[in-house]
Amino acid sequence: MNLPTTSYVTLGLLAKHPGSGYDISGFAERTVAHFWPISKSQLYAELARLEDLGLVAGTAVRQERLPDKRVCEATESGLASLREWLAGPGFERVRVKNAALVKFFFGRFTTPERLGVLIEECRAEAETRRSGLVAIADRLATQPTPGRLLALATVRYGILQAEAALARTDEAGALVQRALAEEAA
Amino acid sequence: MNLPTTSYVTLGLLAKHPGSGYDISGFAERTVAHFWPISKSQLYAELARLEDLGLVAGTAVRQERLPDKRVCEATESGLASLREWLAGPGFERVRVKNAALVKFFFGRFTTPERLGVLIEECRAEAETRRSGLVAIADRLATQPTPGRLLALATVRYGILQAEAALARTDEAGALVQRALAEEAA
DNA sequence: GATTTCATGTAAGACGTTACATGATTCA
DNA sequence: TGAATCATGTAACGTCTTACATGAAATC
Repeated sequence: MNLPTTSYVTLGLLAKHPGSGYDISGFAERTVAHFWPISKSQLYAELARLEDLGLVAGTAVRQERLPDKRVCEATESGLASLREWLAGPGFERVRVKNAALVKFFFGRFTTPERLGVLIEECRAEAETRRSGLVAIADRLATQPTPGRLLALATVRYGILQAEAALARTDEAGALVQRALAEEAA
Repeated sequence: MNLPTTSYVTLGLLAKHPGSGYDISGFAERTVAHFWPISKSQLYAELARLEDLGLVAGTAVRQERLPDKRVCEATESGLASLREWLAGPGFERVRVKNAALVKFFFGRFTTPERLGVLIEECRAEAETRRSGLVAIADRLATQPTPGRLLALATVRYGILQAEAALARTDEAGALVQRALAEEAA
C-alpha cells in the first residue's frame, strides 16, 4: 500500500488525538502546518479515503446544538501502516515554493526601489515567523506532554530556518546595492 | 489579470531566454528549480495558457532530424504583466513540505534507531544540497551575465538554508538522545 | 440587531506529477 | 547491436485550494 505523505500525516495526527475532521484540522494547524500544511478539505478527503482503506474508523455522533459530526480514530491496521512508513527508508525530498526568491531572481525587470521594499517585506515576514515559532517553543517547554521534545525539535528547525532567512535579507540588501552599481557601470 | 505565480515564473524565464518548451524546462531546472520547481508538463500547460492570453507568442519550427518544435517568447503584453507582478505589493507566503520533519514529529511511534538513521540521512541530504549550490555559485561567479548577482543572491539563500538544516541535524541528534532518556525514565 | 466566529462539512476546479510516446543519436 | 539519452511533447490522473453552505453562539 503506497499512500501520499499527507495520508501518513493524517494517521499520525489521529494516533495522537482522535477527533472530528474539524478537530484534526485545527490540531494540524497548530502543529504540523509549519512543515506540512494540509487544508481542511484535503483532510476530509484523506479521512474518507483512509476509512475506505480500513486504516481509520469513523463513527457518526449526533449533537444537539452543534452540527452532527463524524469522530475518527486510527485502527490497528492504520497504526501499523504509520509505523511501517516511519520505519521505511529515506524520505521524500523537501519541496519549497518561495515567491519572494522568484521576485529576486527576476529582479532586473523591476526597479531598485521595489527590490528594496521587497527585502524589507521579507525581513518583516521572517521576523514574524521567527517570533511565532519562539512562542510555540516556549509553550512546549512548559507542557510536559508525550513526544514534546520531538515536537520541539521540529519547531527549533523552523526557528533556525527563519533566522537564516533573516540573516539573508541583510546580505541581500548589500548585494542589491552592488548589483545596481554594476548595472549602472 | 490574476495568474498563479508559476505563470510569472514562466514569463520571466522566457524574458531571459526565448525557446521551446523543452528548452525552458531545462533552463528552469538549472535556475529556479531550487525555489520554484516546475515540471515539464506543467510548463507546456503554462505556455499554452499564456499564448491563449496573448502574453506569449509561439511559432512552429520544422526540423529535419529532430522533432518539430514550437518556439515561444514573451510578448510586449507579457513583459508588461511580468513587470506589473514584480512591482506589485507583497508576495505569496512560503510553502514548504518537509517529510523528514514529519517523521521527526511522529518519532515516538518508531524506534530510536530509526530516528538516528533518519538524522544521518537528513545530514547527508543537506550536505549534498549545500555542495551542489556552492558549485552553482562558483559557476555564477565566473560568468558575468546580466542579472548574475541577483541569481547569486538566490543561490546564497539556498546555501544558508542548507547550512541551517545541517547545523540542525546535530542539535537534533542530541535532542533525540535526551528524548529517549526521558521516555525511558 | 447585525456581524463575526464556531463547528461542522461539501463541491468545483485549478495545480502539479507520473507515465507514456517517438524517432534520431550517442554510448558501451 | 542493444541500451541509454536527447529532443520534442501528450495524456491521465492525483493532489490541493478556494469558495460555498448552514445554524447556533458570541460579540459589538
